[in-house]
Amino acid sequence: MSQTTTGTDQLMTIGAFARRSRLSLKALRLYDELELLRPATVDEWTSYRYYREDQLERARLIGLLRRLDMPLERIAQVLELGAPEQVDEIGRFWREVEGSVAVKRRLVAYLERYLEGRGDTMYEVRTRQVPEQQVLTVSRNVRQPELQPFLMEAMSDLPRALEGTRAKTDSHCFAIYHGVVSADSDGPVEVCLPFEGQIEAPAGTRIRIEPAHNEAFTTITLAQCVFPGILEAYDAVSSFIDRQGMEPIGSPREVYFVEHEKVAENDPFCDIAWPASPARKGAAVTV
Amino acid sequence: MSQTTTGTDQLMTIGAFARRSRLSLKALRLYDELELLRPATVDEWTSYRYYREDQLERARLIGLLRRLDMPLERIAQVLELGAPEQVDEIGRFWREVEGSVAVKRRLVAYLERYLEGRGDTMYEVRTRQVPEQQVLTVSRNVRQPELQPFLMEAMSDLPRALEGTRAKTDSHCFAIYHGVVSADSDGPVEVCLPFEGQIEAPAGTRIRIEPAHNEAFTTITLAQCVFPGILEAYDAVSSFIDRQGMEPIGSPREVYFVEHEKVAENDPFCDIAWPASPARKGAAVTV
DNA sequence: TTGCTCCTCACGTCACGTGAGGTGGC
DNA sequence: TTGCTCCTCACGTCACGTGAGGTGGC
Repeated sequence: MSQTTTGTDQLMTIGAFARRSRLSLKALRLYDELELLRPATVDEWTSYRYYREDQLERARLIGLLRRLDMPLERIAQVLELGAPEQVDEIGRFWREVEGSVAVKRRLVAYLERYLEGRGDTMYEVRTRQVPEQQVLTVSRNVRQPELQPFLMEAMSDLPRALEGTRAKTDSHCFAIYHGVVSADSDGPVEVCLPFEGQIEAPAGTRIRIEPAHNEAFTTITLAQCVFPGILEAYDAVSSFIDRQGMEPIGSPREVYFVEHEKVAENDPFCDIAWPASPARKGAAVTV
Repeated sequence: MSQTTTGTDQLMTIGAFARRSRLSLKALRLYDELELLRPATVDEWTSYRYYREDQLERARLIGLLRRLDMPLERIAQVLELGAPEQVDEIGRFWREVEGSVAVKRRLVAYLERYLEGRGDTMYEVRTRQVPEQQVLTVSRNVRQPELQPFLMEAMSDLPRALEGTRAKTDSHCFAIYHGVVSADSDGPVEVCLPFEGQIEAPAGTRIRIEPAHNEAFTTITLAQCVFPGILEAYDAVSSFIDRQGMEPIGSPREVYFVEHEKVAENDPFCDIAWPASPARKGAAVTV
């Protein structure tokens, strides 16, 4: 009943294992607690952790994935996969990172233009009266990634819903942003199609009256319609409203007056519009 | 004594300012506390915060910089600069980000190769006896960015320090990594030059005896010497030590046997070496 | 009076770093 | 006995999010 050990199943203390895995003691204790990497043995009396050499591979992989800033939860998922799927999953994660870096890269370029050209008026903002309209609408809570698909879907569904009914439209869709749409805020967004005639609202849609209002708007190109440049157009409209002594009312909207497919990068593509009170009269003097 | 206000110096509540600046209430309160963006006025009795319209520009710039994940402290620095210097500073920050993304990109490529080729032996590891050596050394605590300059400096200074003395060397430098060198760990690193003869240690250097030892080592090319590939070489040496039933002793080292400038990407450039006890005899059986 | 907006704590998030205070084995 | 290593809390970091519990103005 003698029992001896070979080189490979020698146990290491946490300190030795930390040096050889390039992980900190604190990290190892955390990974133990999270069941991401449990020690081979834990002494019942002293609570000392002991690791086996063959656990180094897992430990080092965790360390490398953490260098990519992959969250521990996602690392746990990766570790459950076989090698080829691990490569896929790491690739997926990395493409997400590259995507967000690409967005930021555009933002840096935008900031440079913006800071160098401060004071330039790059957008012509005007006002217009919009009469009361009957609209067929679809609302949804969407975040940034799902926004584009939702808009496409809604803008093809709404006109189709009117086909073969007594309703008719000669108008185009617009989208009202009732809440902020971003990576962590989900709107809601309401796509509206103005129409005339009396019908029942098809499933998933609503019919309502969009009241008459005054709005400030600017027309932008397809190229300007992409983040982060589009924020600049919103800011331009918003500043215009202030400078005119008007008050913003309700939520901003985008009016798509041509189809996405039929427009070149630098052609007018949509209006950024914000309802507002009429210009205040008799803005007074500060004494 | 009548006092009225024009459109532009109207005060906004925190809610209105939040919507128009695309910042959250919580963020605005934090920026107030950190003095990054103080409200124009705070009501003495209710503690209500009121903002002016001309504060929107600053608020939006903060928001855009946060989208780049620029830390608030750094944003505060940027805000103190004039527009051209702001562009420079944002550029500097962004180059740092792109740099760290580039490192991670290499790490992803490495992980793919590693996971696909698991089991391949890509490094030939052997052992050698190193006799006792008298060494002239310089130590320093350096982090990743300062490592390369320090190595270059030390490897040109040490041989120069021996010129014109009775000491002579026919050896090359090696670096001992007494601690981890990374973005947040600073070694220390000790660069050593073996020599013969008796001299006084020049200022900033030490003379000591590096004891005789056995070491496991592998030779890598200049291309393999760059992160993250170099970790793989360390791991190979470390695994070899385990599999031989040896015990690692002391700290790993890099032996630079040719000059950096004189070597092509795929030529042998240095050894990764780790002192270790001799192979254990009579590794026994598990019953 | 009812909503809505504002306020100030206080705690949670994420992946650890950094002590404090104490034990265990050579 | 002295060092060294290990242990478990507990608190700090960073930039907020998310209530709880309460007040203020229309």
